[in-house]
Amino acid sequence: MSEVRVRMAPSPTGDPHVGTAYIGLFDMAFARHHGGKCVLRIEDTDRERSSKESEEAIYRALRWVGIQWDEGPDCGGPYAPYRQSERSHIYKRHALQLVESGAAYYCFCTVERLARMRQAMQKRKSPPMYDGKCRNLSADEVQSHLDAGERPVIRLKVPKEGETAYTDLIRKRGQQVVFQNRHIDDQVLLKSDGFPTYHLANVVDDHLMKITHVVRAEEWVNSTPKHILLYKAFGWEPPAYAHMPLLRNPDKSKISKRKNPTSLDWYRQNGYLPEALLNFLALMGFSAEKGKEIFSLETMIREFSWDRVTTSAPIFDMKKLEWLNGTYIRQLSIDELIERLRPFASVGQLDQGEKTAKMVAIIQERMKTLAEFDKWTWFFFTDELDYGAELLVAKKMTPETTAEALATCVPAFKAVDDWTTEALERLGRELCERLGLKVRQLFMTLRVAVTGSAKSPPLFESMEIMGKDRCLARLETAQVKLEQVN
RNA sequence: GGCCCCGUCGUCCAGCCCGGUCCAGGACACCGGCUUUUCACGCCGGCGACACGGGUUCAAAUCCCGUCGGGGUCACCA
Repeated sequence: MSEVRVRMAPSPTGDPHVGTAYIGLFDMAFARHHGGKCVLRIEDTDRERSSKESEEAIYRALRWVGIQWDEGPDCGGPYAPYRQSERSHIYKRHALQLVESGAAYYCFCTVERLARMRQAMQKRKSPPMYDGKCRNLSADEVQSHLDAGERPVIRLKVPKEGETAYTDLIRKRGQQVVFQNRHIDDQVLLKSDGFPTYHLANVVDDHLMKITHVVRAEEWVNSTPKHILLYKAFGWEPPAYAHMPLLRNPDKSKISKRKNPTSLDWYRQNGYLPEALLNFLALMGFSAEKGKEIFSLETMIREFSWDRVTTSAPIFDMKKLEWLNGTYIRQLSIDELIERLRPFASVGQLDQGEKTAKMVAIIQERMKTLAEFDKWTWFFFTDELDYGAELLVAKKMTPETTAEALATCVPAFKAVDDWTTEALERLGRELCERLGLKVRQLFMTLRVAVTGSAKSPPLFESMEIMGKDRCLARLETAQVKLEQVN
C-alpha cells in the first residue's frame, strides 16, 4: 500500500460534535497503524451556518480529547489551503470542466419549481428526484438564460442506465454495495452562489489532497455512488471507503443533542477525562484483543484492523462512560488528579498542600466525574451545615440517647492532642464501648455532625483534614440542634 | 414509500469469513452476598441473547433463501 492518507472533514456549524471525535479516532488509529498521515479539512461551504468560532471550537475540542492531525488549516501542509471556503476557485474550475466535457450541465430551475416538483412526486409516491428539465438544454438556450441574468447551478449528468458499485472496508464482508444508476439523482455540484456542494468539494479535495481512504459515518453510503461517478467523470481513481456505524440515542435514532449530550465541550465541562471518552468511543465499534475493555490510544493504534470494527450502530451508553471515567480517575496519581480537578474547584480549595492531597485521596475512589468534586468535599469549605437534627439520630437511637452520647464525646475529643486519623478512630471505638453503642450508631451521629450528611468520605480522615477546632464546633452545633428538637 | 445498511443478553463487545471445542464468553447496568464507620472501591455469585421461518449438513449463532424488525438516506445542509 502506498502511503495511507486519511482526512477528518468537520463542518464548523455549532458545537464540536462527539461524532467528529469518533470518526477522527478511527481515522487516526487506522492511519497511524500504517504510518500514514491524517489531514484536518474544514468543510465550511455552507456560508449560512459556518462560523469562525465553531472552527476554533473544533480545534480546541479535538486537541482536548487527544485527536491529532498532520496537516490542517492551523498547521498548514503541502496541499494547503485546508479550509474549503478558501478553495472556491478550484471547485468552480472543476465544475466548469465537467460542463465542458458534457459530464455536467447548467440548471436554471428555481428553488420554487424544484419544491413544487418534489411535492408532486411525493404525492405520487415516487422518490423525489430532479426531472431533468435542464439536462439537455442547447448551447443557445443556456446562453439566453445567462443573458437574462439567471444564476444557474451545475448538476452532474448521472447515466440513466447501468449500476455503480463499490467495496466497503467495514460492511458487506467485502461484497460490493451496488446501486442502480436510475436511482441516483442529478446531484447539484455548484450552487448558484458559486460555492460547491459537499459532493463536489469533497471529491475534488480528496483527490487533490491524495486521500487514499475515506472514513466517514454510515449516513454517507447513499452518496458514495454519486462520488464514484464524479471521480469517473474527472477520470480519477476513487479512494477506498470505510463507513463507520452511526452513534445512536437510547431510542435508536441517529445521535442528536436533543436526546444525548453531543458536544465535546459538554463532556469536558462535566468532568469527563479525555482519555476515558476516547476509550469509550473506541469501545463503540472497535474491540481490542483478548477482550480488553480499558486500553489506550496507543494500544488501539497497534491492534487496529477494519476486521475488528463492527457494522451495527451502537447506542451511546452514558452509564458505561461514567464507569469508565471512574476507573480512569482512580488510575490517576494524587498530584495528577489535583491538577485535573482545578477547573472544578474554587480558588484556594486545592492549595492547601498536604491537606489537599489527603482530601483528594479519600474522594478519588468515590468520584465518577471530576465535576463531583463539590458533591464530595463541600463540607470542608463551609461551616454552614444545613441538615435536619433527625439525621443525627442513628438506628435504634433516640434524640435523648444521641444527646447523651454527644455529651460524652465532646469533652473526650476536646482532650485529644494528637489529632490524627488513627488516634481519632481509636478514641471513637473506645467511646463506643464506654457508651455501649454499636460502632455504626455512634459513628453515624459523628458523621452527620461533622459532614452534614449520612453519605460522606471516611469520617476520621475527614476530621483530621478539617482540624480540631472546626470539628469541635460542629459537634457542639449538633448538640444545639438536638436540644431544639427535644 | 423507493433505495441502502444492519439484526447475539436491557446496553456495548467476542464468536460468524475458515460449520462441531457455544445447552454461546466478557464488560456496563440490575439483583444478591462478602468486606466495611456511611457512601464508594474491591471481591464473589445471580439474572439475561443467537429476531422468525425454511433449507444445506451427521452437525448451524456460524453457509443459502425468505420474512419480520431497526436504522440511514432521498436539499442550491453537510
